[in-house]
Amino acid sequence: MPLTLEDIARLSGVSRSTVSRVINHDPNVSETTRQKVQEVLDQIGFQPNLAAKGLVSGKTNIIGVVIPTNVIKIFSDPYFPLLLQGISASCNALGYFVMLWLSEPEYEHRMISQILHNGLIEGVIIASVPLRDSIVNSLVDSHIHFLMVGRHPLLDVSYLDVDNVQAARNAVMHLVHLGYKRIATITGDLDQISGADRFQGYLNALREAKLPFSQLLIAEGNYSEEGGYKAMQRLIKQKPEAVFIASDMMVYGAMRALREADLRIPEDIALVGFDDLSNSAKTNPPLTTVRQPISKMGNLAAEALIEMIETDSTEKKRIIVDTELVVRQSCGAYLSGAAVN
Amino acid sequence: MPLTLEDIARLSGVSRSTVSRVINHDPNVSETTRQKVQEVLDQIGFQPNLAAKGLVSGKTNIIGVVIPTNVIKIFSDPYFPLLLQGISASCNALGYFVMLWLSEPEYEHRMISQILHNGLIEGVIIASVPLRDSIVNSLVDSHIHFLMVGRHPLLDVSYLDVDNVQAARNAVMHLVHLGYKRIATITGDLDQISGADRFQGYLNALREAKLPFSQLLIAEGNYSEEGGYKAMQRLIKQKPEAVFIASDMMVYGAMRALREADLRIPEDIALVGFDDLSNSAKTNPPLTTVRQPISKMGNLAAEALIEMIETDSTEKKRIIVDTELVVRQSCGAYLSGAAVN
DNA sequence: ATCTCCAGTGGGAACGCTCCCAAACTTGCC
DNA sequence: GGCAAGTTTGGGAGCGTTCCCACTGGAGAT
Repeated sequence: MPLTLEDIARLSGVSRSTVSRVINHDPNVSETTRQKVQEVLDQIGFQPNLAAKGLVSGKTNIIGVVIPTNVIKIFSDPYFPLLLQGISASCNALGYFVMLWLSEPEYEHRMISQILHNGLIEGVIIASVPLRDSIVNSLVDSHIHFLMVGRHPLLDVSYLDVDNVQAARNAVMHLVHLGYKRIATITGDLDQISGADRFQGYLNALREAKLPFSQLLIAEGNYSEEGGYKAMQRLIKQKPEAVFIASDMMVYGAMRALREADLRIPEDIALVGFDDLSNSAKTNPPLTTVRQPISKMGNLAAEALIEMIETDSTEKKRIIVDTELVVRQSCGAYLSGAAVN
Repeated sequence: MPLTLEDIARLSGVSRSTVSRVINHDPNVSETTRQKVQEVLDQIGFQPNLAAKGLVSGKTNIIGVVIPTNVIKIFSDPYFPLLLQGISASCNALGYFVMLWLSEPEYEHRMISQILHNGLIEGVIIASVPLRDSIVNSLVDSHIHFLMVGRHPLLDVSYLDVDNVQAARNAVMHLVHLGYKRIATITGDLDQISGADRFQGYLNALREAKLPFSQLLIAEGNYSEEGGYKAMQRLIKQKPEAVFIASDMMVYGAMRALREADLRIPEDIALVGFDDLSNSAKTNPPLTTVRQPISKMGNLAAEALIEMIETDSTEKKRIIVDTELVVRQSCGAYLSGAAVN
């Protein structure tokens, strides 16, 4: 049977109010009283009842983390676990709790309603929202604190993101500088903002390098291993010299397709990926890829949301996290001889 | 501003108590009243305040899911996301919420205290606990409802598991029946119960087949891709004919080592894995492996825990989920010619 | 017609906390 | 020594539910 404030008060010879003040670091407590109470608190390992606290003050220290359905299908991608880990770690450090929703369409409506009205959730992090998902609109309307991981091009919301356009552009320019002319891409899910942005970066680089654009060199791969595999099978017929692939997971599939077709990387086709998952240093050959610090992004997202909650700020945050092109062997940068041209 | 029971009561011309009865499906409400109230409820999309409900009744419909630290390191293994997805799906369906802890040692003590005393958590699912972890002891002492995914050999607790010993034994016997004599194993983390159990299954099969046991044919691989890679590098020198590998993730690492050593699978070394991750059908060659229905296990775990909560049962559950050996090509079962001998 | 019984309903109390106001005690100054 | 002002403490009210008990009214038995 957990103890209450009243119990602690009796044990330390003060009132319920004073105990509450000590717990909440209210400065209006004399140092001697504070120490006396804190001692009892520590010894008992007292945890205030969150339901009671939440009921009266609205402060529960609980945030919601929402990952929409369509993404669950590609949960085999370590992106989400890593993000979750980052969020969880920062929440632990800051004394917050994580309530998780892997949203499924059939429950989505009820889920939103629960998040907004159950009186327990102080803020929401929502990751990888498809462009036309209505969840975001509901969140915007509700005025609950929330933060998207991945920007939203249409709505004025707080978000944390990498500059996907620029990062993709840089990756492709790296291929350009290595002398490749016929550069293809395997895109992510284009309904996903990140997918569309990385594709845009590819286009920007082609334009910048004055390389011709061809619809035939573009294959949509929906961010899955299987999608990368199939997309590469289609691309092979077009004989590209290099391919920019919008996620490492898709690269793994693409490599599988290339192995089956007996094509060498990078001699026959050079590859650049996106994510820098831990396995990407160990592929054969090691993968040149855009590193985004996924777990760190989880940290930052949680910290930003918690700051919004605690300052009750309505100002919209825009946090851009740096990426870095990690050059390994799949792009042909270290080919003996030189680049292709 | 969310509505309260009192508001609904006013809108439907009854009392707070009656609305509460309708919401909680209390039979002592006349059909006409019930319908009248339900209509208002549906139209508003009313969500009762969980904090208030939790405070007075202790019922919050929140369960905790705990995944201990050491496991987070191998979060790149899709096992945990899949399990989580299964748990989440069943909770959604049954109207429960999931509070997630990816526990880190530094916060572990506080975390347990929070789970047990914050008054919000009705039950806990805890996955992949290391043998000597103290969390489980705390949970046992606390009398909170909880269920382990993965049995605990020392404590009398509720759990859901596959029969790792038998499944591993069957996998190894499959290799035996194909005629292999010199069968090695790459174990998982032996501090993990599943790791120890699968290793025991390997030993049982050797004994049953009257094959000699050799310490040299055993390599510990700690469940990671990298661990599998290094373990296989060590094993190669022993020239085993076949290897039973305790997780598919480790198989991927092992395959990488074999590729680098220019050894063919299964002609030079036959492999059998454990998990049947979605990529395992697409390896080269496709992997023979023990299928465990991970997501389904998440479903069942959540459902079992919720049943324990709702019936307030103190009886310990033991749920064993069936596995199945999926025979593909890595074991050599379909080698042209026949088996090795 | 009266009484009993029970299904159906309403409202008070309580859950454990925070917030606010008032009380008590200190301190400093005339 | 007395008073104002400030500091510290205590306790009542209230958050939105559930639970319990009491009340109402209609059906059925006598």
